[in-house]
Amino acid sequence: MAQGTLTPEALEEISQFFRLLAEPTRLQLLCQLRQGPMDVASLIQATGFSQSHISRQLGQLQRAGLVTSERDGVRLLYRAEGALVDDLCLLVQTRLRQRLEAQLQHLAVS
Amino acid sequence: MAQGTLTPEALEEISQFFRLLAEPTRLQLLCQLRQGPMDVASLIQATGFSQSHISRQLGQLQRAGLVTSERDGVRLLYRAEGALVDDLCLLVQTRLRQRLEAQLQHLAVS
DNA sequence: GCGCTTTATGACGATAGGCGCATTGCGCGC
DNA sequence: GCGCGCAATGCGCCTATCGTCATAAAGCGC
Repeated sequence: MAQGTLTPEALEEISQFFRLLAEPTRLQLLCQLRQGPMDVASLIQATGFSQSHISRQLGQLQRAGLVTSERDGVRLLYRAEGALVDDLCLLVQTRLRQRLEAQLQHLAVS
Repeated sequence: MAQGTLTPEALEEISQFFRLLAEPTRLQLLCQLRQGPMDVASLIQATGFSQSHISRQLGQLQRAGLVTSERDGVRLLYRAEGALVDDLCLLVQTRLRQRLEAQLQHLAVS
């Protein structure tokens, strides 16, 4: 486990990172990009949000190093960087599932 | 890695979970509780926030199953549940460190 | 150069959530 | 029962962030 006490700065940074994943829009972008590089138009299409919104969210993800962009002629190709987000989502997903199963058990017993 | 595409509902739930960790106050509470059960007064002391704020945050964490409470006479003892948060924080922390080291490298080179 | 397409940014309204104050509820000792 | 201390909730303020529209910047073909 992590060391006994995290510094306030570390807490702030870690929570800031989690905040990136706390927005469905950004998480969806990351999930889409996990399946391979994509251009912005496709991402707009896939999410249904406005171009400006997508651009901002991609900007945040890029500043955090979670995605990188690369030019393909006029368009920009975005690509997910690293498997960290995958791992995190998997862990959380597993936990959510376990929790639901536990609730099921309790219902059956009661 | 997780399956190809997550449903919108799953995305919503996962991001909702991350939102719990996206607030320094809650993350701090979890980190404090990781070192052992604690009563509310100590948590208020440790964080410096108002009683009502702490109570609300603990409520959220409890509803999410991340902490449990248990009576000790008049007081309530809260305890962190499971190691998931630890694991998540460790992963993120490692990533943040790697990123900073990479930036250092780039500075040295340029 | 000019226009066209794609992306980024400025400005704005709307909403969510942090945070505290004051109050209510709740469990214990008397 | 009554009072007392701890925890939870109603209310309001305020800041941050979402999400859009409109506009500017940047890259390409002509």
